[in-house]
Amino acid sequence: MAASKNNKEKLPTLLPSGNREYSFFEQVFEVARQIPMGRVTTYGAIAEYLGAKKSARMVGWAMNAAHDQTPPVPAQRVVNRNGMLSGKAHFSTPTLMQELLEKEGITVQNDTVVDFEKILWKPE
DNA sequence: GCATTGACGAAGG
DNA sequence: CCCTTCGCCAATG
Repeated sequence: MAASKNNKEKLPTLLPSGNREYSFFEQVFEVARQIPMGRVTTYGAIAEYLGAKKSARMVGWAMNAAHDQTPPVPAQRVVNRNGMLSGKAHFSTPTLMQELLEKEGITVQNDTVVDFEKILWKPE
C-alpha cells in the first residue's frame, strides 16, 4: 500500500469561522487541553499525533484561533521544538505567556523553558 | 486568482 | 555552527 496514502481521514476542511465541525483546528485544541499543568508540548508533537507531522505550522495557526475557544486552550503550554516561547508575542502582553507558565511551576529563562525536555509532554 | 505570510521543523549549504 | 530553502496548507492582501 505504498502507493496509497490513506491516512487523511481527518480534516481537510476546518475554519474556526463559520464551521464548527470537527476539524484539524479543533483537534489541536483538544490535544492542547490534554497537556497537564506544569508540562509543555510542541507544535510538532501535536501535529505528529494528528498524523500531520509536517504541518506543525498549522498547529501554530490553530493556536491563533485558540483565543476564542471555550473551554480555553492553554496555548502557553505549546512551545516550539527548542522549548522557546515562540508564541508569546501573540498573547495579550509579551510577558503573559511566560507568566502563565511560571504560575504552573515552569521556569522560563531567555524566552525558553528551563528543563524543557524534562517537562515535555507528548499526547498518546 | 496569484503572491505573501506565518505561534514549525527538517534538511541542505 | 549559522543561514537559507523547502514542505505543509490556510489566511490574508
